[in-house]
Amino acid sequence: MDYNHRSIEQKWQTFWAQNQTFKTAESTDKPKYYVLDMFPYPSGAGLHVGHPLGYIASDIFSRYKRLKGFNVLHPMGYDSFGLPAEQYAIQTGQHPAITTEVNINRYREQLDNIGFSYDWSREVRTSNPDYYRWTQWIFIQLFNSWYNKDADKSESIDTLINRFKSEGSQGVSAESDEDISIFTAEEWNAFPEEDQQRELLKYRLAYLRESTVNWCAALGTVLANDEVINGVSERGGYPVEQKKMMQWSMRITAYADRLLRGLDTVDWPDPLVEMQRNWIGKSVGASVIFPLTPKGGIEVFTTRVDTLFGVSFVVLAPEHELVDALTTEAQRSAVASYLAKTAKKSELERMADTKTVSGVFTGSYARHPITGDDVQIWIADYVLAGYGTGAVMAVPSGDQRDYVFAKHFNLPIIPISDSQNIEEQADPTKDGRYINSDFINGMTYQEAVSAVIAKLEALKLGKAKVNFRMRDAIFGRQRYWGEPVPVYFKNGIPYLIKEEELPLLLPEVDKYLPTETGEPPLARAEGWKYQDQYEYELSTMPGWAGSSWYWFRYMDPQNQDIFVSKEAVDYWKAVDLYIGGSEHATGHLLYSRFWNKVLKDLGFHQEEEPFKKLINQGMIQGRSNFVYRVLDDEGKGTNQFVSLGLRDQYNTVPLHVDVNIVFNDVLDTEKFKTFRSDFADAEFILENDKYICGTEVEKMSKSKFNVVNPDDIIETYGADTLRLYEMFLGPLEQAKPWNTNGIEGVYKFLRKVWRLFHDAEGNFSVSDEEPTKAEYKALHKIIKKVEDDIERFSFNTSVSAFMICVNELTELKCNKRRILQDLIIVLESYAPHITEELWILLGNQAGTISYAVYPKFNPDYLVESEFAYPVSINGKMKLNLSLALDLDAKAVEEIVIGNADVQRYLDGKAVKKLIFVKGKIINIVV
RNA sequence: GCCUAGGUGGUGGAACUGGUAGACACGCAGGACUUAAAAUCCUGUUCCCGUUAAGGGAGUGCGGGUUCGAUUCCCGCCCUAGGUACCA
Repeated sequence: MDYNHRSIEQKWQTFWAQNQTFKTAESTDKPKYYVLDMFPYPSGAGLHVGHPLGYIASDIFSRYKRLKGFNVLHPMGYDSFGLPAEQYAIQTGQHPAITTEVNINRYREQLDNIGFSYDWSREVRTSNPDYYRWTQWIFIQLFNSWYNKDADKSESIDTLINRFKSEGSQGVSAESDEDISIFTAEEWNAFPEEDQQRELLKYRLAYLRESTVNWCAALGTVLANDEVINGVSERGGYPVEQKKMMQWSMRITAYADRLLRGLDTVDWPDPLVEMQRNWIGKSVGASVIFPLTPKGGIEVFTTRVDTLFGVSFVVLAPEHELVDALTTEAQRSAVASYLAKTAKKSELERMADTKTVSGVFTGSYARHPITGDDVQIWIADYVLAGYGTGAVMAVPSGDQRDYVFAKHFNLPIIPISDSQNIEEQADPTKDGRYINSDFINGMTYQEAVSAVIAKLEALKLGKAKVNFRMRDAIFGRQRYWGEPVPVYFKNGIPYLIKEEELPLLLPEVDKYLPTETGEPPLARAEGWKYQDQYEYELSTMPGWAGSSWYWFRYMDPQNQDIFVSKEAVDYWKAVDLYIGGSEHATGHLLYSRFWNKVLKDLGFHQEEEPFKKLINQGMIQGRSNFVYRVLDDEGKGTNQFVSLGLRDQYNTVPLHVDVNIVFNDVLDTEKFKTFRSDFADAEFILENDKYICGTEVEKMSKSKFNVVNPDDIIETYGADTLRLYEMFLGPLEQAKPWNTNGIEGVYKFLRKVWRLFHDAEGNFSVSDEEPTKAEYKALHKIIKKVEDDIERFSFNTSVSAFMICVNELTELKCNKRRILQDLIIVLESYAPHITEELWILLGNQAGTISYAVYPKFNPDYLVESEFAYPVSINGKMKLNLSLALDLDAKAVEEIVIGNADVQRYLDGKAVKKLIFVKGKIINIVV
């Protein structure tokens, strides 16, 4: 019988499902290993061949770990709340839950076709009430917590309340809003309940406050910073404006430092770690106050407090709160027109236009904190309201932007270092000694920083300060298809609904659009009131809420009492290997780390970091094919199409052609005639009797006719071929275009594997004879190679090694059971269906290959046979002198140390090092 | 601009700590089997010179350097991809 992937794969997928072969239990002596995929959003388009890349890699790793004796947790689920289902609902009126269900079933079918070893009994769906009940529960924990800086962790809000009751706000060191009040215990206890609640809100990790948000009118919702790309929405590309709104937020900035420190402890790709570092954006510097007359001052943040004596003016962002108060009558009209001008500029224009220098003098002066000299106060849009204090001290000699500004407006430029060169541009050097700098003249950089900070602190006009670029995360969305926030309002104060009242179910609405008055869709829910009288929160949670803790739920998916039991989380701890795309660097991966830390602080588990090791799989791009339509003299399309190589001789226009009717860039001209009705009478100008198509790498999309559905590949070649081929395509992390040019080779390989177990007539036939040394050598090479490759995630090189191995065994006509059985165990993780089939043909029990023992590598098989290369065993080098005979001893002039045998051969001379390549000595180091 | 990754045949890519560059696969060319096709197998395939050959030369983005030896390490430059951006 020939290799028939269709019957084999169908049979085993059914068997695995019926026998729950990959169901995972906690009760075992085996060490645990947790392999996680980033769960997909089930979109209407289904999976294309790019999606499974990371899933195949994680499945190979999971299966490999099982063979290595680990108890592997490898679950899958769906991130099923999200915008596309809602958009579809708006257009069609169909409930998003229905579309989502349909899409999930489609995804499941496609995933099953690939033969993954998921434990489906642990599936989670974020839009399922049994799941989002716990997302709401976690929100409650966040609302009930505050960050205690003294303990450097989050605590129950009760500890803060007790403290207020007994000692007032004195001595509390918390991550909080800026505008907290100062009060004694007596005052606190005398506060009305509502004032107490308002004050506590400034400390909670989940809090409500007025903030500037990215408002997208077209989508009718606010967006997080990472959902806005270049001033337009990531989804849909609609314009986004800044707007002040009352919003739920998450105090992620409280964890900024811990999020940063944690990055040193995880095994993640460098670019990803770097992205998160930049996103958090820690700057160490100082805050300095420039006093105003008669009272008050302008606070600025600087990373170069040592340049304080080079300050020649202060600049405020146009949105700065003091702008109005500081504008003098003489300057009022100039300032007003400048503000009007900048307000008109969109965020996008303001960022793009970094070359034009613009600004306006307020007419007012601040005092230099140390010298007391007058310092002009300017307004300019190169200062951002959202970063630092929205004001900067300008040091033109040390900062290029300040330099350009000073030159343009003819403001003084004061050199402050003896090694500065400021003829052409600012010079931020820290190397020299200070000049023109009062009491720090002659000091070095380090000395100056501490001296200036000490002086500012003594004057109470500044202090050392750490500033972060990261902002608190906006948590509310004015959408329907998300988790309801478990909050109701009484007298304008938010209160939590009780834990035992969860889940707070998403109410039914007649339409999924915002109301005419601009309220979120949930306002349409009739009679939806807490205890029939209190308004619920009408916004829902953002897309990242459900995905910020899902790895816990897989550990204990059915638990009705808690989001994850202590026993389960003590056993599985954290994710050992996480595979997914780098596009989640500053979103999901950051929020997940944040929630993980909060839940740790509150005592629900022990792990500071949720994902120990992380691998980014590269995106698979589409590879579009083009035909070239010949144009007539008037530039109109004819029915003639010219092959790629000859198109220069004609006037042509390229047209996308469906990649599914192109093979190895050769067009199937018959199928092309049926591709579009107007191509029915197409004529072709061929080269070498073929029509060659042009190619281009683009994003995979329906409109470009370059989408390849994994189901089609599986139908033709089988899931094992798809799995091997996706790995064979190149390094996992690398982005690469999909093409099927090499898939035949992989398919051929599997047929060769099949034939090793079958005789010329196609009958199953293996021998129980003792294998030869050459056969053992071929086997042990692959045992070692695959082990090494999988451990370093180099799956593509394994596939090549498999091909070499099978070619060798075919050459040797090897049909020895002892060799072949071990071979398929090694191959199992890559091609589970064919190996399972061969496993039972060898007389083993069905379903057991996944839990077989990975063969043990024995280096002797590689060494004894022919000394192909020097092999170090227990630190000693084995050499075969007969092979070293043709070395060129003339090159050796002086020999120092070396192997005794080699010494004897080389007339008693000794060498430092012999360089062998494939059995020959190619060089001697003396 | 800054940060990160990368640049190797006609193509995807290999070379894991410096050691015969181009494994493996695709494609292409030629051949075997077959009435024929499919399937399978064999041979060749970095480029240039050389009638086939023997043989020689060049070669891992460009220019230098370290080394007996560099795709690999160092310096400078060019290009590509991803991230980020008046972040004080």
